[in-house]
Amino acid sequence: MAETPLPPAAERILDIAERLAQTRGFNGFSYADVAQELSVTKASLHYHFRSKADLGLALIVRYQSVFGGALSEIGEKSRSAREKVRRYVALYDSVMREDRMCLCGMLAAEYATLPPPMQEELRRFFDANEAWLAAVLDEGRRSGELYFPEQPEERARVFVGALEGAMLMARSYMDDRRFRSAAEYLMADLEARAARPRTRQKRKATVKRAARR
Amino acid sequence: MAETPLPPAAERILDIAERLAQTRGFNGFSYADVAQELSVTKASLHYHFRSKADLGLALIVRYQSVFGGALSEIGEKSRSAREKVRRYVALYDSVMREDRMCLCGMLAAEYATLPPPMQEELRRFFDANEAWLAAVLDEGRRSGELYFPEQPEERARVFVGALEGAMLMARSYMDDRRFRSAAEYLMADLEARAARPRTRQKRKATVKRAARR
DNA sequence: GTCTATAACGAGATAGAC
DNA sequence: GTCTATCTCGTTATAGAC
Repeated sequence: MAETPLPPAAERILDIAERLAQTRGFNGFSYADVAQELSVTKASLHYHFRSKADLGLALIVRYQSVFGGALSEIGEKSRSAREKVRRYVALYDSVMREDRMCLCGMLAAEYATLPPPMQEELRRFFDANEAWLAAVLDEGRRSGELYFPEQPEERARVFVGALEGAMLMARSYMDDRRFRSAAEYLMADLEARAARPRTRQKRKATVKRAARR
Repeated sequence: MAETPLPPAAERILDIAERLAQTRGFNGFSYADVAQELSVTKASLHYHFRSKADLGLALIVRYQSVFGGALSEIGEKSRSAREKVRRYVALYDSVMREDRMCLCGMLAAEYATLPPPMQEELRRFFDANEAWLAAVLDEGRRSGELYFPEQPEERARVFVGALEGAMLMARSYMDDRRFRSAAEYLMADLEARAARPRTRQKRKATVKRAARR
């Protein structure tokens, strides 16, 4: 999970670039923006990241690493599937509270304009993220804590998409209550013991091509 | 609902700009891109839209007008609230099938980088959109066709956010089945007659400041 | 209305000194 | 590693002829 550690200077660059990418999008900031905040020159940045495509790729890789670490921690510290889901949502909520969009949600919007290596890494992030959540949902359903009629993978995708969409909309109103009320709805629905009409079950399909590298 | 009609040349510019904005984002295309597709020069475009900010504003205004027209038509042709919701979702689905993102969902991602007039118009779009859906949801609940514990406005926001998020994610996989499975889940949940634990009710709050201009 | 030409600027990127 | 200086290109935008 841990990558080869980056030089501190590179980390500081990524910190700033990450925030800018999360608030303005990858196409919404420039080397000049990062350089100014760091009080260095653009040329210095190119020493650490030869191209903006390299910088962008490093952003996703690090984000995935940190996010994955947080998921592992949730797995260790939680004593129930419900708790895992709640902590998972809290992860997104903490991003919202910093007035940021999920990095990968933002990049998903810009997908068509991203360099192909970033596109691939982005899908890997979503695949890993949804796989983790699907496993939690499956576990929760087996233990009787969670209820849903779909395949865990399908429900996980819907869940992640809804969270990302709620973040997206909340940011236009600078109102993160919009995010939280959506999050509460999603969790309540998952925790509700209730008969529901069968959602049309896709027998297999799905998991199109879980990026396994 | 209908705006003063634009010259045909302006409409053609908007057609192309709209598709580019929906697929690449507002910051992801240039006058040069539009000019090339239309086989005219960039200078010609500036005759019709003095600045890119003007073009962007016109995009939202027209989108809202067309979308609003479609909602009116749904209102007239549908014989039940369920049918209205289904047609409403079909509206989004038709966008997906063209491999586009909802224009306003895309712009929401870029919100922080948009000229203020576009930001305002964007919120007006979402407000109108959610108000229409909330009214349909309310009607459906009164008639016993739909079931949900939240305020209609709140559920409408969650619903729209989830649709936008599903579109966002589906586009990274170029797989619009992802969108449809999310849409089916959302509708099924709305149509499910089921006891559910009370979601914490925001007494009033909400409707922060319905952009009324 | 559309063109040519160009201005004015900012973007990503490189060379080479320190 | 960071700097100065420079390059090249793409961007929005304008002036003025046709």
